[in-house]
Amino acid sequence: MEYNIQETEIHWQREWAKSKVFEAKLDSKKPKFYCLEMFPYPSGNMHMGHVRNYSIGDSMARFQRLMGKNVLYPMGYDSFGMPAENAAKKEQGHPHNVTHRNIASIRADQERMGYSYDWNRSLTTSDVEYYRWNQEIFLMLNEKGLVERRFAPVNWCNDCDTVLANEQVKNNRCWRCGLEVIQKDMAQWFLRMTDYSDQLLDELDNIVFPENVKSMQRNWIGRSKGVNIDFSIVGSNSIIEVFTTRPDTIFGSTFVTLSPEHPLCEELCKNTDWHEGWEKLRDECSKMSEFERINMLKDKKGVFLGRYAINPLSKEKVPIYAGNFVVASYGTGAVMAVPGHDQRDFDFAKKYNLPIKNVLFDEHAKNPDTNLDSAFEGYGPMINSSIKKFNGLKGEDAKSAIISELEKINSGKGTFQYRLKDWLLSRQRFWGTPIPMIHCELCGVVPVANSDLPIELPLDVIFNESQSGNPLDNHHDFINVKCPSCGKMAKRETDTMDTFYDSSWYFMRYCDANNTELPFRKETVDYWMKDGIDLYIGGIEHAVMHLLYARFFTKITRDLDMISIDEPFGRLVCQGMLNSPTPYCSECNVDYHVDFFDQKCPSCDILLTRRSAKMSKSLGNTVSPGEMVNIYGADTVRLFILFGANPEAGMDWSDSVLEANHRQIKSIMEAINTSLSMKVSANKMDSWIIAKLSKNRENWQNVMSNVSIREGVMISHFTMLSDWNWYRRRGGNNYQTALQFLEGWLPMLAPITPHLAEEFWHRMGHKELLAEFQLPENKIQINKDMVLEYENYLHKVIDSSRNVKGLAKRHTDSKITTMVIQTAPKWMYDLAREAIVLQSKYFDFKSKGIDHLKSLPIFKNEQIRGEIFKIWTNLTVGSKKKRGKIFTWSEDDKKLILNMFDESEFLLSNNSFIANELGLNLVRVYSVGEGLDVAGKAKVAFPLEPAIAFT
RNA sequence: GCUGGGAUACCCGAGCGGUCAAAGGGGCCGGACUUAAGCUCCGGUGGCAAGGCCUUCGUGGGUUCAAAUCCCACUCCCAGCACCA
Repeated sequence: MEYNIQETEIHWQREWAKSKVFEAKLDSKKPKFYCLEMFPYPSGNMHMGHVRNYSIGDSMARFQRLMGKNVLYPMGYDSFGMPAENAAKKEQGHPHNVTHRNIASIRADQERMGYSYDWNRSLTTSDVEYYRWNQEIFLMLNEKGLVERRFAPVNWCNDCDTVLANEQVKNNRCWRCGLEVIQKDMAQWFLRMTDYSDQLLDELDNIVFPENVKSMQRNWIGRSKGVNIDFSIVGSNSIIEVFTTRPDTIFGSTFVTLSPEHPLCEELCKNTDWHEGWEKLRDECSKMSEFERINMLKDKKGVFLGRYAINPLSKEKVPIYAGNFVVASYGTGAVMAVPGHDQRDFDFAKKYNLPIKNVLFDEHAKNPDTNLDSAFEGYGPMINSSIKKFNGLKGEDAKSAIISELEKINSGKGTFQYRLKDWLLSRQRFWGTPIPMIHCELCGVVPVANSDLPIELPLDVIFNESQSGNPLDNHHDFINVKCPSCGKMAKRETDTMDTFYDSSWYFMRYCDANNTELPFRKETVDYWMKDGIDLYIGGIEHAVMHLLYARFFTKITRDLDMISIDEPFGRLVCQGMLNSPTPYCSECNVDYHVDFFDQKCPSCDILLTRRSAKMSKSLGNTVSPGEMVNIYGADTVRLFILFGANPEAGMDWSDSVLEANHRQIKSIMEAINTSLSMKVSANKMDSWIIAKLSKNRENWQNVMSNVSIREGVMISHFTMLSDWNWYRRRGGNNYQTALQFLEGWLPMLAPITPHLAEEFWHRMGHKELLAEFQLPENKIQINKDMVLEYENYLHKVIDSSRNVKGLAKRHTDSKITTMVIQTAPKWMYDLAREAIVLQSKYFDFKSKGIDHLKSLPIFKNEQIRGEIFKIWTNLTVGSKKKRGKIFTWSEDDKKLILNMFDESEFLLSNNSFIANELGLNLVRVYSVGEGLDVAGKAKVAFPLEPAIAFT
């Protein structure tokens, strides 16, 4: 029967849309499943990475619908941000138009793939219907004291003309454009994320994230336990507060180092000869970019500030230095230097000839007495303490003893330090949510009144290439506004919000997307997000950006009593890279653009080989989803993507595999087609294929529930087909059975290849859509008549026959036409049953096996006593290399033996099939001793392993 | 340097104490079909005169009657962080 891929796929996509089957409705009686993909930035067409992301999500959404879950599966667009502004400049238009054009095109691509989104809930973050809630929530956060405006050094990107949050700076470069960032002092808006550091860190232990994501977030939050210690200054009332995680080394501190930017520096050396040196160091450090500074820091540098501090425990007087390696923004910006046990301090001490004291004993040192050539940074018992009672303490004990001593004398306090900083929220860009604040000369910074929301972005702005900065700054209607507090003319804030703010709560908005009164109803979000989003799929690149912000946002909205959820994401899956062949020079270790295939390396002139590299525009090794869908259809592309690798693994694009998958789809359709034109003729294989169906389905449900999609596909699209083919080969030809089989198989095909499944579901005569079908409980009873075990056995016999046939061929010149199968004699089955029964009672064969054998009646048969011994040993204890058969037989094998399975009878009834499979004229079967012992093979016969000979 | 994840046959990939020479797919080889190629179907794909034996799951040790699987050390790959005290 005809199957026009393009027409059929589009037809069912329309039917699904018409019937609104994917529109989710809150139903507290039904278990929910919230399936979500990280929403895209609409930059034009959908690329293969998107296809992978969404195909994973769609297969799970469709699977869970089949399982009877109330599935929420929405899609929307993260559409604020720089690229739209840049595009607007190029075409002298407005980002709003660029954005909506791009959304239309990516959405069309998504629809063509047949993804089962609830389009009714679609949202666009750059539309005022969405970003108005950003502003409303912002005011609530402000009310709560979580918003702060601070003058602080911030990361600035010259290309993007804006500040960046810490999380958006990678290797000192802008995450978007890659330009090196510089430091600027500016007044900026922050969200107090550090208030939540502990929660964000501790709850990582309880959520199902991939380990690498957890580890990255832990790293990023960077909590370290330590102590702030006060060093008083000789001849001054000021105090230097240092932070250390190693209080156990306090008696080894021989100097104190401040960061050059530390405010105490100037105070300490003012009007002294030391002032000039410090100033020089400070200027040198501040002038350099962070990148240069890090490089320079390999060479430690410092200046004496002319003053001394007092170690609060040892009371020793130690010099105070400013050092370029001390980071101003971490801890207190000051450290107690312990050159004996910190490599950085060690290097510094060597350079400036400062004393090095050994106060921890290195228990593993080879020569503890020799002079140190590096610091010992491990843990060891304290020695040489000026307060003797501490000597001998080690590790955590030592640390807490020192901390409590410091706390007792009021010179220190145990504390935690974090690497995490507050979230720098403001951006000097146009295309983002306006921050609802007003600057009044009289009243200062005043929040916009709730009733004046939303503050809309003006649409009457024309962008062009010559512009720089934020067009809002010059938009009179936008900036000039009355102060809500005093009524005088004031200026509106022109900074907009980081776009990560938009994506920090969009998943809550989806739950109640069309609410015009509220961002969302609490009860609605609580229903859909109970235990978090059930499956969240996206790229690893957001491990510490989006995923951390969204967790933070969930906690603050919870504390605003807007929801009752603690963590947004129940299970997170980060899909792997999509790679594709690329020209590669092994000599230079460089990938080249696909134009260079089979050419010579431009730099070293050797012939380029090829390897897999991440699909990227710059290498030109991308594959267009649209093109592939036009050739093969969406189902084939989906099958390829989902079968190519498990969601989290990287995968390689391969045209030949894609084609092979397309053939697989055609075979499936062919199989279904022929099955629909079968006759009603019963066959012993009918119960076999139905039993197989039941078993496969059980496995399939298990693996799919666990998002092991690749394994699932293997069952639904490969095993099921080969089982069906075996059924046909074994003479199955029953229309009734075929219908029953398809009734189970088509739903299994649907999550991965929904169009093909829907089409044949329809052709089977179903009136309702497969898309809204719920798979009934699996009620098929198997194993009553052991069909599976029989077929398994037959498979094995045919396999080993093929092997032996190969052997026989080599030993004979004449053509092989006949096979003789001799099954094991009855007494062997008796022994096997005896052994199996004993084994189930945990019988000790090693010590009691032989005695037991001797007590059996069969043992009286002296003629075969030797053979009985041998078989019993094979069955029970085995040999050095092989365990006894009763331990290697599967449960199915044992079941056959216990149920008096008659091998001869079974093989005989299938002899023509066996003959056919092996290309023989005749297959003779009998039990050992009941016929001629051809080729002397009788001796190898064993239960379930008949002797096989060819003539 | 620290943290996390890896290394399985020609390639991709499953397995994570015994039923493992190791699922499945790709590729390759052979057979059937066909006038032929393609498609499709069937079979093979570590070595060896082969129902057996030998060698193999990054390298080297160890535990065990038994190791791809558990333990220890090392090497290499990938990712994140990094003079963060």
